[in-house]
Amino acid sequence: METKPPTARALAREAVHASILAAARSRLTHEGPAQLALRAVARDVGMVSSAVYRYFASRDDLLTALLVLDYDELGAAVEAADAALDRDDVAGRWSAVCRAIRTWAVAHPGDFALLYGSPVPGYVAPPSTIEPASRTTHVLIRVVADAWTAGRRGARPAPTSPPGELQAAIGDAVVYMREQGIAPDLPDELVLRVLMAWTTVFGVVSFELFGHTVGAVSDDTAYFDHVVARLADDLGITGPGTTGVG
Amino acid sequence: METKPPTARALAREAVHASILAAARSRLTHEGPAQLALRAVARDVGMVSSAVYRYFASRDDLLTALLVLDYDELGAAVEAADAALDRDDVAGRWSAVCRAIRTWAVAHPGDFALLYGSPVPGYVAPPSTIEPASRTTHVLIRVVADAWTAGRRGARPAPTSPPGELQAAIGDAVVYMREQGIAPDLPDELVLRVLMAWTTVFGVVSFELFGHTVGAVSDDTAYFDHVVARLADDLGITGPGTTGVG
DNA sequence: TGTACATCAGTGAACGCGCGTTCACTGATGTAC
DNA sequence: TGTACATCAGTGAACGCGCGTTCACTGATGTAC
Repeated sequence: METKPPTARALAREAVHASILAAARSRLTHEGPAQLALRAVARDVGMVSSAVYRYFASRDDLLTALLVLDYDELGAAVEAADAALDRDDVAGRWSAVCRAIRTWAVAHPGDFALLYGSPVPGYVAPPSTIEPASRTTHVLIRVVADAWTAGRRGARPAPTSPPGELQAAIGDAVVYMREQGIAPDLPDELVLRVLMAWTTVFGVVSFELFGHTVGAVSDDTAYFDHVVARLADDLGITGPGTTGVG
Repeated sequence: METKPPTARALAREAVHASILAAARSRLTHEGPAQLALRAVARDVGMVSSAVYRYFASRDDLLTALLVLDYDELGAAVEAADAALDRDDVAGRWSAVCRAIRTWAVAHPGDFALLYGSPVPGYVAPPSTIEPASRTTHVLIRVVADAWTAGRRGARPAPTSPPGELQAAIGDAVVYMREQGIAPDLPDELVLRVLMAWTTVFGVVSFELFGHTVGAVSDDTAYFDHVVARLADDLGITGPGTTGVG
């Protein structure tokens, strides 16, 4: 009984904090992050605008909280999609993870635009957003690394560059992965391909949500799935795991 | 001598029109399209805000003019990059065209964000922007189609789907290409791959300009070139043309 | 070439609006004795 | 359990700001005769 129960005040504070964020998020659906007005959010919650300052020091602080919340929500959805499948089923995991990204984005277009659209002019995301932002990427890398470790490289990707040549381009990623202990021995060529695939997945979702696929893509869901399958090919991720007992 | 010389008024009008657009563009570098203020633009040009209404009926009209201007400028840059090379050198054309996209984007980040970033809330681009927007895509398709026509398919892309299966996903693109007479006989698999590559190219540029490659990519130019080379591979575009006389 | 009228680019004041942030205040909740 | 004081969530007025758009006006430019 060392943990004191939270006071009514503390509970209320947490509830209001959450409802401010919720109101801000729902505004994001119809207006961009740069237009997000603290006064309007306060109005939605039913407070006077100055009361919001008891919870967020400034409009920028509110934006940062939204950024962290959204990155974490997306990251959690992606991690859950990955965790639901057998570790050996790398192909299944790959498509589940990619689909989770798109599903979240389609369900939360405003939040997606906040995370992956044009940066908010004059706002600089603080370092505290970096960790939540990397959760999704970690999952993508891990799936590819597992596929590679399991020996399912397939014919591709054949190294197109001589060893070491990619270091100048993607050295930061290699260093980061080694530091974090994520697939430290993944070949450079595959690291490059993961970065490409990561970009393509978010690129396809951006194009869909930002209206660039009108007139070209007739079924966004089907198109996305085809793209994900091609990416799996390019990454050397082959059919469902049949590795037996090992 | 049927063509009358333009009057001083007409000349002045054109000059002012252009300088308003130029001022608006330069503002885009430091603020988003949604923040773009007609009054601020007028101030930059040295006019009173109401004078701008002699040139643009509203703020939205100014945005539309910017959109068309930028799409056309990017399209022209890409077309020029393509036209500078021998038709047979499909690999050279591919990388030149992709580089032209990135070069323009890096030189005009604000304009790139206008075209390919989050949509401006409440603004709907009118149909007059569609044609300029498609110029860049046309060039990409044409290069791939030329590579295919020249018989440089390489081993890839092997059709991953049975014939016709992609129709549901990318039927609109196929119909559009047939209507426009752009490579009407390009296999569906290759059409899908062109759409993917298009998305990846713009995705890589977006990630670079919007700050998502920090900590992963150490040299954006080198990384971009590697990506473009992989895309050429995936599209079956092989080395410089050696087709001889034919 | 000269005059009378029409066109139209640019002015300046005004409209009603919403914004972020501050500040002194009130009243309810929490804490120490 | 009861009282005295401290904390702190929320209020409401105020600040100074910039925005898009309208409107009656002026004076220069263009046109018809």
